[in-house]
Amino acid sequence: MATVKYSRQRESILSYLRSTTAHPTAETVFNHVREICPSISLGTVYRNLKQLETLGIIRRISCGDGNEHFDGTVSPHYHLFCRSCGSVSDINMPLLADLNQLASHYTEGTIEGHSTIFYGLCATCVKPR
Amino acid sequence: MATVKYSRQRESILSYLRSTTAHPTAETVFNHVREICPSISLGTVYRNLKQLETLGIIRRISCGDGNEHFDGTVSPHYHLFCRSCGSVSDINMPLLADLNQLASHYTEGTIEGHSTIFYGLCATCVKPR
DNA sequence: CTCAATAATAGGAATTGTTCTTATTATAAA
DNA sequence: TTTATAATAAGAACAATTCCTATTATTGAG
Repeated sequence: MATVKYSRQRESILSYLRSTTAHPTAETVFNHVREICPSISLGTVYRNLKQLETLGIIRRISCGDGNEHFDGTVSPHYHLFCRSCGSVSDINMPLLADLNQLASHYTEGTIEGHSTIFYGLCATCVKPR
Repeated sequence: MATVKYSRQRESILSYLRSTTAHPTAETVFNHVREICPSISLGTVYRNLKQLETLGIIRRISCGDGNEHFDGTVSPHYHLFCRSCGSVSDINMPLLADLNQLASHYTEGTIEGHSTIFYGLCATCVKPR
């Protein structure tokens, strides 16, 4: 049931996401993938982003500014959301000791993962102009 | 400039947020505050939620399901987002040592704060029915 | 190879969450 | 009081996302 069939559009989306560390929005993905697949529609981008996320192939980053960002890297790492320019950048910091396990001691629910986002100014915005 | 004037509507919104640990959405806030202010409009709820957030009186929680949740508690603490029922609950776990400071060693940007959300099943959804 | 089943698409309509606009009302300070 | 202006209700406008439908592409079987 529901076998996944190949599509050039999905491959382009994934390939673009894996080629950048900019954590683009759906709109940005659309604009880039358009250059390879000129006839792609925005609906196709949204559908595939959702599917790839569900399959665990990409990650969604919600930073509270009303824009969803996407990440082609699924291994856990940290992000910095810049309150000035709205960018999302990686922070290459070692992962903390198992937060999930620690948290599980403090709830009767089940912990399956977590996400940490830092807020502040990115390297570009913090520099004097 | 821009002095803040009292309004019964804002007070009701804040009072409701502080009375619950359910981390309601704007829509839910609207439905509850309606019982005290029957003529309140959804726009007023959104405007005040945004203002209270800007003033640092409440917090916004973005968990990636397309629904913004609000928290009348502003002191740092952890949340669990339930993938089954979509609820946001508190996890009363001691705060980790200063993550902000640690992260600042790994970026040229400025860290002002962070947010950690756990994902999994809440206590209610994990129990056998 | 050819064909049948069906997943995926493009394009646009529809939906949803949120913000904006405007005339009116409430607050607060002189 | 009076006056300046912040806040409101109501609904229009907007933007991000999902849904709909007829068509196209992929894939596995024969």
